[in-house]
Amino acid sequence: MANEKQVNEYILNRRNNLKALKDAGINPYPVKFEYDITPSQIKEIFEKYDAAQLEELNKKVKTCGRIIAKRVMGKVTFMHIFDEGVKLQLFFAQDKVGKKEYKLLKKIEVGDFIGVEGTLFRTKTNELTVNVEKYTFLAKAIRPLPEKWHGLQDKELRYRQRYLDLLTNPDVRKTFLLRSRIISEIRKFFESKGYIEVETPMMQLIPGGAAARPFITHHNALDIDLYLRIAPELYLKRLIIGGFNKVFEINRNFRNEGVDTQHNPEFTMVEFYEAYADLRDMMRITEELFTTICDNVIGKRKIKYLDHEIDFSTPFRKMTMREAIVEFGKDIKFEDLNSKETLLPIAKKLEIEDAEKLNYGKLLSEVFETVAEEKLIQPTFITEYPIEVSPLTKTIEGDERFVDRFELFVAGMELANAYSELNDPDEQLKRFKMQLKEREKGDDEAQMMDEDFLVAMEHGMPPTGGEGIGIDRLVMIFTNSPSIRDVILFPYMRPKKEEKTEEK
RNA sequence: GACCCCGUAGCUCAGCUGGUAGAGCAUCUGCCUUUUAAGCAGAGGGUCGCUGGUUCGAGACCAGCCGGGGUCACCA
Repeated sequence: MANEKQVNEYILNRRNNLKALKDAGINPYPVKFEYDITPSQIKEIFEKYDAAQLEELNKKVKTCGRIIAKRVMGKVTFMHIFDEGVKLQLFFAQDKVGKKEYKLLKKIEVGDFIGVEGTLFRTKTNELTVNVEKYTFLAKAIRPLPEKWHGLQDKELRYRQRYLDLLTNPDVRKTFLLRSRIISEIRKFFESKGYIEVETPMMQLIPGGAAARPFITHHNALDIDLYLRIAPELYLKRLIIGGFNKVFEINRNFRNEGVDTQHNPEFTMVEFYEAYADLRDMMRITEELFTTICDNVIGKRKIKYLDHEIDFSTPFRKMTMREAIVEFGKDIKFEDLNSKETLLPIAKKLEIEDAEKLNYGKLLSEVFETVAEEKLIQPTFITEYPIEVSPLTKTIEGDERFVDRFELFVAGMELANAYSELNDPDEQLKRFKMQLKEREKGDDEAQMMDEDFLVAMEHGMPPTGGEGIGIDRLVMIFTNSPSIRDVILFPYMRPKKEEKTEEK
Protein backbone atom coordinates (compact mmCIF):
# COMPACT_ATOMS: atom_id res chain seq x y z
CA MET A 1 0.00 0.00 0.00
CA ALA A 2 2.47 2.57 -1.08
CA ASN A 3 0.53 5.73 -0.51
CA GLU A 4 2.23 8.66 -2.15
CA LYS A 5 1.58 10.88 0.83
CA GLN A 6 3.25 8.51 3.25
CA VAL A 7 6.59 8.37 1.51
CA ASN A 8 8.51 10.39 4.03
CA GLU A 9 12.09 10.63 5.19
CA TYR A 10 11.72 7.57 7.45
CA ILE A 11 10.62 5.32 4.67
CA LEU A 12 13.24 6.72 2.30
CA ASN A 13 16.02 6.13 4.83
CA ARG A 14 14.86 2.63 5.50
CA ARG A 15 14.54 1.86 1.82
CA ASN A 16 18.08 3.13 1.36
CA ASN A 17 19.29 0.82 4.10
CA LEU A 18 17.39 -2.02 2.50
CA LYS A 19 19.17 -1.33 -0.74
CA ALA A 20 22.54 -1.18 1.04
CA LEU A 21 21.90 -4.62 2.51
CA LYS A 22 21.00 -6.00 -0.89
CA ASP A 23 24.12 -4.42 -2.39
CA ALA A 24 26.18 -6.14 0.29
CA GLY A 25 24.83 -9.45 -0.97
CA ILE A 26 22.39 -9.95 1.91
CA ASN A 27 18.90 -11.31 1.37
CA PRO A 28 16.73 -8.95 3.45
CA TYR A 29 13.90 -11.46 3.59
CA PRO A 30 15.43 -14.95 3.97
CA VAL A 31 13.17 -17.99 4.15
CA LYS A 32 14.11 -19.40 7.51
CA PHE A 33 16.26 -19.09 10.59
CA GLU A 34 16.87 -22.17 12.73
CA TYR A 35 16.92 -20.91 16.31
CA ASP A 36 17.64 -23.30 19.15
CA ILE A 37 16.12 -21.23 21.93
CA THR A 38 13.67 -18.31 22.21
CA PRO A 39 14.35 -15.09 24.13
CA SER A 40 11.68 -16.01 26.68
CA GLN A 41 13.27 -19.44 27.21
CA ILE A 42 16.65 -17.76 27.70
CA LYS A 43 15.16 -15.48 30.33
CA GLU A 44 13.32 -18.32 31.98
CA ILE A 45 16.25 -20.71 32.20
CA PHE A 46 19.26 -18.46 32.65
CA GLU A 47 17.96 -15.51 34.66
CA LYS A 48 18.92 -17.35 37.84
CA TYR A 49 22.62 -17.63 36.91
CA ASP A 50 24.97 -14.91 38.09
CA ALA A 51 27.87 -13.49 36.08
CA ALA A 52 30.46 -15.99 37.28
CA GLN A 53 28.17 -18.97 36.71
CA LEU A 54 27.36 -17.79 33.21
CA GLU A 55 31.04 -17.40 32.41
CA GLU A 56 31.72 -20.92 33.55
CA LEU A 57 28.70 -22.27 31.64
CA ASN A 58 29.87 -20.55 28.44
CA LYS A 59 26.36 -21.17 27.09
CA LYS A 60 25.99 -20.76 23.34
CA VAL A 61 22.58 -19.70 22.09
CA LYS A 62 20.98 -19.19 18.71
CA THR A 63 17.95 -16.97 18.94
CA CYS A 64 15.98 -14.28 17.17
CA GLY A 65 13.44 -11.48 17.47
CA ARG A 66 12.42 -7.98 16.48
CA ILE A 67 14.75 -5.11 17.35
CA ILE A 68 12.99 -2.61 19.61
CA ALA A 69 15.97 -0.57 20.83
CA LYS A 70 19.44 0.18 19.53
CA ARG A 71 22.24 2.03 21.31
CA VAL A 72 25.46 2.60 19.42
CA MET A 73 28.55 3.33 21.52
CA GLY A 74 31.27 3.62 18.95
CA LYS A 75 32.77 0.20 18.53
CA VAL A 76 30.15 -1.59 20.61
CA THR A 77 26.40 -1.64 20.15
CA PHE A 78 23.57 -2.72 22.41
CA MET A 79 20.20 -3.80 21.14
CA HIS A 80 17.05 -5.19 22.67
CA ILE A 81 15.07 -7.73 20.75
CA PHE A 82 11.46 -8.47 21.54
CA ASP A 83 9.79 -11.80 21.13
CA GLU A 84 6.56 -13.18 22.59
CA GLY A 85 6.34 -10.28 25.01
CA VAL A 86 9.90 -10.71 26.33
CA LYS A 87 12.85 -8.35 25.91
CA LEU A 88 16.38 -9.67 25.53
CA GLN A 89 19.55 -7.60 25.28
CA LEU A 90 22.16 -8.20 22.60
CA PHE A 91 25.76 -6.99 22.74
CA PHE A 92 27.79 -6.45 19.57
CA ALA A 93 31.50 -5.65 19.80
CA GLN A 94 33.44 -4.86 16.64
CA ASP A 95 36.27 -7.13 17.85
CA LYS A 96 33.93 -10.05 18.09
CA VAL A 97 31.63 -9.80 15.06
CA GLY A 98 34.28 -8.49 12.67
CA LYS A 99 34.88 -5.05 11.19
CA LYS A 100 32.84 -5.52 8.02
CA GLU A 101 29.92 -7.08 9.86
CA TYR A 102 30.01 -4.39 12.51
CA LYS A 103 29.86 -1.66 9.88
CA LEU A 104 26.84 -3.29 8.28
CA LEU A 105 25.05 -3.12 11.64
CA LYS A 106 24.43 0.51 10.82
CA LYS A 107 21.89 -0.53 8.26
CA ILE A 108 19.97 -2.57 10.81
CA GLU A 109 17.45 -0.56 12.77
CA VAL A 110 14.58 -0.66 15.18
CA GLY A 111 11.71 -2.72 13.78
CA ASP A 112 13.92 -5.13 11.83
CA PHE A 113 14.15 -8.83 12.66
CA ILE A 114 17.48 -10.37 13.42
CA GLY A 115 18.88 -13.79 14.31
CA VAL A 116 22.01 -14.07 16.45
CA GLU A 117 24.49 -16.62 17.71
CA GLY A 118 26.60 -15.96 20.76
CA THR A 119 27.27 -16.69 24.43
CA LEU A 120 25.29 -15.57 27.45
CA PHE A 121 26.87 -13.17 29.92
CA ARG A 122 25.98 -10.39 32.28
CA THR A 123 26.85 -6.77 31.61
CA LYS A 124 28.27 -4.36 34.17
CA THR A 125 24.73 -3.48 35.14
CA ASN A 126 24.01 -7.19 35.55
CA GLU A 127 21.63 -7.64 32.65
CA LEU A 128 21.47 -11.07 31.04
CA THR A 129 22.77 -10.47 27.52
CA VAL A 130 23.86 -12.33 24.41
CA ASN A 131 27.44 -11.57 23.42
CA VAL A 132 26.91 -11.82 19.70
CA GLU A 133 29.47 -13.57 17.52
CA LYS A 134 27.41 -13.91 14.38
CA TYR A 135 24.22 -12.31 13.25
CA THR A 136 21.78 -13.00 10.43
CA PHE A 137 19.46 -10.48 8.93
CA LEU A 138 15.86 -11.86 9.00
CA ALA A 139 13.48 -9.15 7.81
CA LYS A 140 13.46 -5.44 7.10
CA ALA A 141 10.83 -3.00 8.38
CA ILE A 142 10.43 -0.05 6.07
CA ARG A 143 8.13 1.88 8.36
CA PRO A 144 9.15 3.08 11.83
CA LEU A 145 7.49 1.71 14.96
CA PRO A 146 5.70 4.09 17.35
CA GLU A 147 7.71 5.89 20.00
CA LYS A 148 9.19 3.64 22.64
CA TRP A 149 7.98 4.64 26.05
CA HIS A 150 4.61 6.27 25.60
CA GLY A 151 3.63 3.52 23.20
CA LEU A 152 0.73 4.10 20.86
CA GLN A 153 -1.92 6.24 22.58
CA ASP A 154 -4.17 7.33 19.73
CA LYS A 155 -7.25 5.13 20.15
CA GLU A 156 -8.10 5.24 16.50
CA LEU A 157 -4.66 3.99 15.46
CA ARG A 158 -4.68 1.39 18.23
CA TYR A 159 -7.87 -0.15 16.86
CA ARG A 160 -7.09 0.30 13.19
CA GLN A 161 -3.49 -0.90 13.50
CA ARG A 162 -3.85 -3.33 16.37
CA TYR A 163 -0.47 -4.93 15.56
CA LEU A 164 1.21 -1.72 16.71
CA ASP A 165 -0.94 -1.62 19.82
CA LEU A 166 0.07 -5.19 20.62
CA LEU A 167 3.75 -4.43 20.09
CA THR A 168 3.89 -1.28 22.19
CA ASN A 169 1.29 -1.77 24.93
CA PRO A 170 2.01 -4.83 27.11
CA ASP A 171 -1.41 -4.73 28.82
CA VAL A 172 -3.13 -5.12 25.48
CA ARG A 173 -1.09 -8.22 24.79
CA LYS A 174 -2.03 -9.57 28.23
CA THR A 175 -5.72 -8.97 27.65
CA PHE A 176 -5.76 -10.95 24.43
CA LEU A 177 -3.66 -13.75 25.86
CA LEU A 178 -6.19 -13.98 28.66
CA ARG A 179 -9.05 -13.98 26.19
CA SER A 180 -7.48 -16.92 24.40
CA ARG A 181 -7.00 -18.83 27.64
CA ILE A 182 -10.59 -18.17 28.74
CA ILE A 183 -11.96 -19.50 25.45
CA SER A 184 -9.70 -22.51 25.70
CA GLU A 185 -10.97 -23.14 29.24
CA ILE A 186 -14.60 -22.88 28.09
CA ARG A 187 -13.93 -25.42 25.37
CA LYS A 188 -12.24 -27.80 27.81
CA PHE A 189 -15.10 -27.34 30.27
CA PHE A 190 -17.76 -28.48 27.85
CA GLU A 191 -15.67 -31.27 26.40
CA SER A 192 -15.02 -32.62 29.89
CA LYS A 193 -18.79 -32.80 30.38
CA GLY A 194 -19.27 -34.87 27.24
CA TYR A 195 -20.42 -32.03 24.99
CA ILE A 196 -19.33 -32.06 21.37
CA GLU A 197 -18.36 -28.91 19.52
CA VAL A 198 -20.28 -28.25 16.33
CA GLU A 199 -20.50 -25.61 13.64
CA THR A 200 -23.80 -24.44 12.21
CA PRO A 201 -24.59 -22.04 9.37
CA MET A 202 -23.50 -18.43 9.55
CA MET A 203 -25.51 -17.70 6.42
CA GLN A 204 -29.16 -18.44 7.00
CA LEU A 205 -32.34 -18.14 4.94
CA ILE A 206 -34.28 -17.18 8.06
CA PRO A 207 -32.33 -15.44 10.82
CA GLY A 208 -33.75 -16.96 13.99
CA GLY A 209 -33.01 -17.51 17.64
CA ALA A 210 -32.91 -13.90 18.81
CA ALA A 211 -34.62 -10.56 18.46
CA ALA A 212 -32.33 -8.38 16.38
CA ARG A 213 -31.98 -6.85 12.96
CA PRO A 214 -29.82 -9.00 10.68
CA PHE A 215 -27.22 -8.22 8.03
CA ILE A 216 -28.25 -9.20 4.53
CA THR A 217 -25.97 -10.66 1.90
CA HIS A 218 -26.52 -12.09 -1.54
CA HIS A 219 -25.71 -15.40 -3.14
CA ASN A 220 -25.03 -14.68 -6.80
CA ALA A 221 -25.29 -18.14 -8.34
CA LEU A 222 -28.59 -18.89 -6.60
CA ASP A 223 -29.72 -15.27 -6.82
CA ILE A 224 -31.13 -15.27 -3.29
CA ASP A 225 -30.62 -13.04 -0.29
CA LEU A 226 -29.17 -14.67 2.78
CA TYR A 227 -28.86 -13.36 6.31
CA LEU A 228 -25.83 -13.49 8.53
CA ARG A 229 -26.97 -15.30 11.61
CA ILE A 230 -28.06 -13.43 14.71
CA ALA A 231 -27.86 -16.68 16.73
CA PRO A 232 -27.16 -20.38 16.10
CA GLU A 233 -30.06 -21.48 18.34
CA LEU A 234 -32.46 -23.05 15.88
CA TYR A 235 -29.71 -25.12 14.25
CA LEU A 236 -28.30 -26.36 17.53
CA LYS A 237 -31.80 -27.50 18.50
CA ARG A 238 -32.04 -29.38 15.23
CA LEU A 239 -28.95 -31.27 16.37
CA ILE A 240 -30.62 -32.11 19.70
CA ILE A 241 -33.54 -33.47 17.66
CA GLY A 242 -30.97 -35.37 15.59
CA GLY A 243 -29.71 -37.19 18.66
CA PHE A 244 -26.62 -35.26 19.69
CA ASN A 245 -27.57 -34.85 23.34
CA LYS A 246 -24.90 -32.33 24.32
CA VAL A 247 -23.68 -29.78 21.80
CA PHE A 248 -21.91 -26.45 21.98
CA GLU A 249 -20.71 -23.89 19.49
CA ILE A 250 -18.24 -21.06 20.02
CA ASN A 251 -18.59 -18.63 17.18
CA ARG A 252 -19.63 -15.26 15.86
CA ASN A 253 -23.09 -13.73 15.69
CA PHE A 254 -23.91 -10.66 13.65
CA ARG A 255 -26.44 -8.05 14.65
CA ASN A 256 -27.22 -4.96 12.64
CA GLU A 257 -27.61 -2.61 15.59
CA GLY A 258 -25.86 0.28 17.28
CA VAL A 259 -22.23 0.22 18.33
CA ASP A 260 -21.16 1.16 21.86
CA THR A 261 -18.99 0.00 24.74
CA GLN A 262 -21.04 -3.18 25.09
CA HIS A 263 -21.99 -3.88 21.49
CA ASN A 264 -19.96 -4.77 18.41
CA PRO A 265 -21.75 -5.74 15.17
CA GLU A 266 -20.04 -9.12 15.24
CA PHE A 267 -19.53 -10.74 18.60
CA THR A 268 -18.64 -14.14 19.97
CA MET A 269 -21.01 -16.41 21.85
CA VAL A 270 -20.78 -19.85 23.30
CA GLU A 271 -24.16 -21.46 22.93
CA PHE A 272 -24.85 -24.91 24.37
CA TYR A 273 -27.76 -27.34 24.57
CA GLU A 274 -28.30 -30.43 26.67
CA ALA A 275 -31.11 -32.94 26.22
CA TYR A 276 -33.09 -33.92 29.34
CA ALA A 277 -31.78 -30.82 31.16
CA ASP A 278 -33.77 -27.80 32.29
CA LEU A 279 -33.21 -24.26 33.53
CA ARG A 280 -31.95 -25.37 36.97
CA ASP A 281 -29.28 -27.49 35.28
CA MET A 282 -28.28 -24.51 33.17
CA MET A 283 -27.85 -22.44 36.32
CA ARG A 284 -25.60 -25.02 37.87
CA ILE A 285 -23.52 -25.32 34.70
CA THR A 286 -23.23 -21.53 34.49
CA GLU A 287 -22.02 -21.25 38.07
CA GLU A 288 -19.58 -24.07 37.52
CA LEU A 289 -18.26 -22.55 34.28
CA PHE A 290 -17.66 -19.14 35.86
CA THR A 291 -15.94 -20.59 38.92
CA THR A 292 -13.83 -22.84 36.69
CA ILE A 293 -12.61 -19.78 34.78
CA CYS A 294 -11.98 -17.99 38.09
CA ASP A 295 -10.02 -20.92 39.49
CA ASN A 296 -8.08 -22.04 36.42
CA VAL A 297 -7.42 -18.78 34.59
CA ILE A 298 -7.65 -15.92 37.09
CA GLY A 299 -6.73 -17.73 40.28
CA LYS A 300 -9.40 -16.20 42.51
CA ARG A 301 -13.17 -15.86 42.77
CA LYS A 302 -13.32 -12.23 43.76
CA ILE A 303 -12.22 -9.94 40.98
CA LYS A 304 -12.01 -6.23 40.43
CA TYR A 305 -14.06 -4.78 37.62
CA LEU A 306 -13.88 -0.99 37.19
CA ASP A 307 -15.18 0.38 40.51
CA HIS A 308 -16.63 -2.91 41.67
CA GLU A 309 -15.48 -6.04 43.38
CA ILE A 310 -17.33 -8.94 41.77
CA ASP A 311 -17.75 -12.06 43.86
CA PHE A 312 -18.27 -15.24 41.88
CA SER A 313 -18.80 -17.39 44.96
CA THR A 314 -21.66 -19.82 44.38
CA PRO A 315 -24.57 -19.98 44.47
CA PHE A 316 -25.24 -16.79 42.51
CA ARG A 317 -28.19 -14.71 43.61
CA LYS A 318 -31.55 -15.56 42.03
CA MET A 319 -34.47 -13.17 41.63
CA THR A 320 -37.51 -13.05 39.41
CA MET A 321 -37.79 -10.12 37.06
CA ARG A 322 -40.67 -8.74 39.11
CA GLU A 323 -38.77 -9.12 42.37
CA ALA A 324 -35.86 -7.18 40.87
CA ILE A 325 -38.18 -4.37 39.78
CA VAL A 326 -39.65 -4.12 43.26
CA GLU A 327 -36.23 -4.20 44.92
CA PHE A 328 -34.59 -1.54 42.74
CA GLY A 329 -37.59 0.50 41.59
CA LYS A 330 -38.71 3.40 43.72
CA ASP A 331 -42.21 3.06 45.12
CA ILE A 332 -43.11 0.15 42.87
CA LYS A 333 -45.26 -2.54 44.44
CA PHE A 334 -45.48 -6.14 43.35
CA GLU A 335 -49.22 -5.79 42.68
CA ASP A 336 -48.51 -3.01 40.16
CA LEU A 337 -46.66 -5.46 37.94
CA ASN A 338 -49.54 -7.74 37.09
CA SER A 339 -51.22 -5.90 34.25
CA LYS A 340 -50.52 -3.46 31.49
CA GLU A 341 -52.96 -1.01 33.08
CA THR A 342 -51.09 -0.83 36.37
CA LEU A 343 -47.67 -0.85 34.65
CA LEU A 344 -48.41 2.03 32.31
CA PRO A 345 -48.24 4.83 34.86
CA ILE A 346 -44.93 3.44 36.13
CA ALA A 347 -43.54 3.23 32.60
CA LYS A 348 -44.65 6.78 31.85
CA LYS A 349 -42.95 8.02 34.98
CA LEU A 350 -39.77 6.27 33.82
CA GLU A 351 -40.14 8.00 30.45
CA ILE A 352 -40.26 4.77 28.51
CA GLU A 353 -40.93 5.66 24.90
CA ASP A 354 -44.27 4.72 23.32
CA ALA A 355 -45.19 2.80 26.45
CA GLU A 356 -48.87 2.59 25.55
CA LYS A 357 -48.00 0.76 22.32
CA LEU A 358 -46.18 -2.04 24.15
CA ASN A 359 -47.80 -5.26 25.28
CA TYR A 360 -47.67 -6.38 28.89
CA GLY A 361 -44.54 -8.47 28.59
CA LYS A 362 -42.52 -5.87 26.73
CA LEU A 363 -43.62 -3.21 29.13
CA LEU A 364 -42.48 -5.32 32.07
CA SER A 365 -39.10 -5.97 30.40
CA GLU A 366 -38.65 -2.28 29.66
CA VAL A 367 -39.40 -1.38 33.26
CA PHE A 368 -36.94 -4.02 34.43
CA GLU A 369 -34.21 -2.73 32.14
CA THR A 370 -34.75 0.84 33.17
CA VAL A 371 -34.98 0.24 36.87
CA ALA A 372 -32.87 -2.78 37.71
CA GLU A 373 -30.41 -3.85 35.02
CA GLU A 374 -27.54 -1.47 35.77
CA LYS A 375 -27.85 -2.16 39.51
CA LEU A 376 -27.22 -5.88 39.15
CA ILE A 377 -23.52 -5.75 39.95
CA GLN A 378 -22.94 -9.09 41.66
CA PRO A 379 -23.69 -12.18 39.56
CA THR A 380 -27.48 -12.52 39.55
CA PHE A 381 -29.84 -14.84 37.71
CA ILE A 382 -33.02 -13.02 36.76
CA THR A 383 -35.86 -15.49 36.15
CA GLU A 384 -39.50 -15.54 35.04
CA TYR A 385 -39.39 -13.55 31.81
CA PRO A 386 -42.66 -12.61 30.13
CA ILE A 387 -43.85 -14.91 27.37
CA GLU A 388 -44.12 -12.04 24.87
CA VAL A 389 -40.35 -11.57 24.74
CA SER A 390 -39.51 -15.29 24.88
CA PRO A 391 -40.97 -17.15 21.92
CA LEU A 392 -38.65 -20.16 22.22
CA THR A 393 -39.11 -20.95 25.90
CA LYS A 394 -41.46 -23.19 27.91
CA THR A 395 -43.94 -21.50 30.19
CA ILE A 396 -43.80 -21.87 33.94
CA GLU A 397 -46.26 -24.34 35.35
CA GLY A 398 -49.19 -22.50 36.85
CA ASP A 399 -48.60 -19.13 35.20
CA GLU A 400 -48.83 -18.98 31.44
CA ARG A 401 -47.69 -15.35 31.35
CA PHE A 402 -44.13 -16.25 32.27
CA VAL A 403 -41.51 -18.58 30.91
CA ASP A 404 -38.76 -20.73 32.38
CA ARG A 405 -35.86 -18.51 31.42
CA PHE A 406 -33.02 -16.68 33.08
CA GLU A 407 -30.52 -14.04 32.16
CA LEU A 408 -27.32 -13.68 34.11
CA PHE A 409 -26.24 -10.15 34.95
CA VAL A 410 -22.79 -9.10 36.13
CA ALA A 411 -21.67 -5.49 36.58
CA GLY A 412 -24.95 -4.35 35.08
CA MET A 413 -24.31 -6.26 31.87
CA GLU A 414 -26.29 -9.12 30.42
CA LEU A 415 -23.81 -11.98 30.14
CA ALA A 416 -25.97 -15.05 29.56
CA ASN A 417 -29.44 -16.08 28.51
CA ALA A 418 -30.90 -19.55 29.11
CA TYR A 419 -34.15 -21.41 28.61
CA SER A 420 -35.98 -24.56 29.32
CA GLU A 421 -36.41 -24.96 25.60
CA LEU A 422 -39.88 -25.06 24.13
CA ASN A 423 -40.33 -28.49 22.49
CA ASP A 424 -44.08 -28.55 21.80
CA PRO A 425 -44.40 -27.90 18.04
CA ASP A 426 -48.01 -26.68 18.22
CA GLU A 427 -47.12 -24.22 20.96
CA GLN A 428 -44.04 -23.15 18.97
CA LEU A 429 -46.24 -22.45 15.96
CA LYS A 430 -48.48 -20.28 18.13
CA ARG A 431 -45.49 -18.36 19.43
CA PHE A 432 -44.13 -17.74 15.92
CA LYS A 433 -47.56 -16.44 14.95
CA MET A 434 -47.50 -14.06 17.92
CA GLN A 435 -44.14 -12.80 16.69
CA LEU A 436 -45.46 -12.35 13.16
CA LYS A 437 -48.23 -10.13 14.52
CA GLU A 438 -45.65 -8.00 16.30
CA ARG A 439 -43.67 -7.79 13.08
CA GLU A 440 -46.78 -6.64 11.21
CA LYS A 441 -47.21 -3.98 13.88
CA GLY A 442 -43.80 -2.67 12.89
CA ASP A 443 -41.44 -4.49 15.25
CA ASP A 444 -38.65 -5.39 12.84
CA GLU A 445 -36.87 -7.31 15.53
CA ALA A 446 -39.71 -9.75 16.08
CA GLN A 447 -38.73 -13.26 15.12
CA MET A 448 -39.52 -14.76 11.74
CA MET A 449 -41.45 -17.95 11.14
CA ASP A 450 -39.10 -20.87 10.50
CA GLU A 451 -41.26 -23.65 9.11
CA ASP A 452 -38.35 -25.99 8.50
CA PHE A 453 -37.52 -25.72 12.20
CA LEU A 454 -41.13 -26.49 13.09
CA VAL A 455 -41.03 -29.61 10.92
CA ALA A 456 -37.89 -30.68 12.77
CA MET A 457 -39.60 -30.17 16.12
CA GLU A 458 -42.66 -32.12 14.94
CA HIS A 459 -40.38 -35.16 14.61
CA GLY A 460 -39.89 -35.03 18.38
CA MET A 461 -37.54 -32.99 20.52
CA PRO A 462 -36.60 -34.14 24.01
CA PRO A 463 -36.89 -31.78 26.97
CA THR A 464 -33.81 -29.60 26.66
CA GLY A 465 -31.92 -26.89 28.49
CA GLY A 466 -30.03 -24.33 26.42
CA GLU A 467 -27.97 -21.22 26.99
CA GLY A 468 -25.86 -18.59 25.29
CA ILE A 469 -23.03 -16.70 26.96
CA GLY A 470 -21.52 -13.57 25.47
CA ILE A 471 -17.81 -14.22 25.45
CA ASP A 472 -16.70 -10.67 24.72
CA ARG A 473 -18.52 -9.31 27.75
CA LEU A 474 -17.31 -12.18 29.87
CA VAL A 475 -13.75 -11.36 28.84
CA MET A 476 -14.38 -7.69 29.63
CA ILE A 477 -15.25 -8.66 33.19
CA PHE A 478 -12.25 -10.94 33.66
CA THR A 479 -9.77 -8.51 32.08
CA ASN A 480 -11.19 -5.40 33.76
CA SER A 481 -11.86 -3.78 30.36
CA PRO A 482 -14.34 -0.90 30.19
CA SER A 483 -15.12 -1.32 26.48
CA ILE A 484 -15.92 -4.31 24.27
CA ARG A 485 -13.41 -2.85 21.80
CA ASP A 486 -10.67 -3.61 24.28
CA VAL A 487 -11.37 -7.34 24.05
CA ILE A 488 -11.96 -7.65 20.29
CA LEU A 489 -8.71 -7.66 18.32
CA PHE A 490 -10.14 -5.87 15.33
CA PRO A 491 -13.29 -4.06 16.43
CA TYR A 492 -15.67 -2.56 13.93
CA MET A 493 -14.38 0.73 12.53
CA ARG A 494 -15.88 3.05 10.00
CA PRO A 495 -13.78 2.95 6.83
CA LYS A 496 -11.36 5.79 6.51
CA LYS A 497 -12.27 8.11 3.68
CA GLU A 498 -9.84 7.94 0.79
CA GLU A 499 -7.92 11.15 0.52
CA LYS A 500 -7.31 12.45 -2.93
CA THR A 501 -3.59 12.40 -3.56
CA GLU A 502 -2.48 15.17 -5.80
CA GLU A 503 0.34 14.45 -8.16
CA LYS A 504 3.49 16.35 -7.59
C1' G B 1 -29.83 9.19 15.18
C1' A B 2 -29.06 13.51 19.17
C1' C B 3 -25.61 15.95 22.29
C1' C B 4 -20.54 16.83 24.43
C1' C B 5 -15.14 16.41 23.75
C1' C B 6 -10.93 15.55 20.47
C1' G B 7 -7.87 15.80 15.51
C1' U B 8 -0.70 20.12 15.45
C1' A B 9 6.21 16.46 12.83
C1' G B 10 6.79 9.15 12.18
C1' C B 11 5.19 8.73 17.78
C1' U B 12 3.89 11.33 22.62
C1' C B 13 2.40 16.15 23.48
C1' A B 14 2.79 22.02 24.21
C1' G B 15 1.02 26.25 21.49
C1' C B 16 -1.94 32.37 26.10
C1' U B 17 -6.70 37.24 24.59
C1' G B 18 -5.98 35.97 16.59
C1' G B 19 0.29 38.30 14.83
C1' U B 20 2.84 33.04 9.60
C1' A B 21 5.08 26.48 14.34
C1' G B 22 7.55 24.30 19.43
C1' A B 23 9.63 20.23 22.88
C1' G B 24 11.00 15.06 23.88
C1' C B 25 11.64 10.53 21.43
C1' A B 26 12.61 9.09 16.40
C1' U B 27 15.54 10.44 11.68
C1' C B 28 20.30 12.34 9.35
C1' U B 29 25.93 13.87 10.13
C1' G B 30 30.13 13.53 13.54
C1' C B 31 32.45 11.53 18.36
C1' C B 32 32.28 7.43 21.70
C1' U B 33 34.34 -0.55 23.73
C1' U B 34 29.27 -2.01 29.16
C1' U B 35 24.62 1.06 27.50
C1' U B 36 19.51 0.43 28.81
C1' A B 37 14.59 6.83 28.27
C1' A B 38 22.91 6.01 26.93
C1' G B 39 25.58 10.66 26.34
C1' C B 40 27.81 14.96 23.69
C1' A B 41 27.95 18.40 19.20
C1' G B 42 25.25 19.75 14.91
C1' A B 43 21.24 19.30 10.98
C1' G B 44 16.73 18.26 8.55
C1' G B 45 11.60 17.34 9.14
C1' G B 46 4.67 20.55 9.18
C1' U B 47 -1.37 21.18 3.64
C1' C B 48 -1.92 22.53 12.15
C1' G B 49 -8.09 16.48 9.59
C1' C B 50 -10.74 18.71 4.95
C1' U B 51 -13.65 22.80 2.60
C1' G B 52 -15.46 27.47 2.99
C1' G B 53 -16.16 32.09 5.89
C1' U B 54 -14.87 36.38 9.30
C1' U B 55 -10.27 39.36 9.60
C1' C B 56 -5.02 43.63 7.38
C1' G B 57 -3.69 38.76 9.48
C1' A B 58 -6.49 32.13 11.48
C1' G B 59 -3.37 26.27 14.32
C1' A B 60 -6.62 29.40 17.41
C1' C B 61 -12.88 32.47 15.92
C1' C B 62 -17.57 30.81 12.83
C1' A B 63 -20.14 27.14 9.46
C1' G B 64 -20.26 22.57 6.95
C1' C B 65 -17.95 17.93 6.16
C1' C B 66 -14.56 13.57 7.44
C1' G B 67 -12.53 10.51 11.33
C1' G B 68 -12.17 9.15 16.59
C1' G B 69 -13.78 9.01 21.86
C1' G B 70 -17.80 9.50 25.36
C1' U B 71 -23.04 10.05 27.05
C1' C B 72 -27.98 9.09 25.65
C1' A B 73 -31.34 6.61 22.31
C1' C B 74 -31.59 1.87 19.77
C1' C B 75 -29.86 -3.14 20.80
C1' A B 76 -34.97 -7.86 25.65
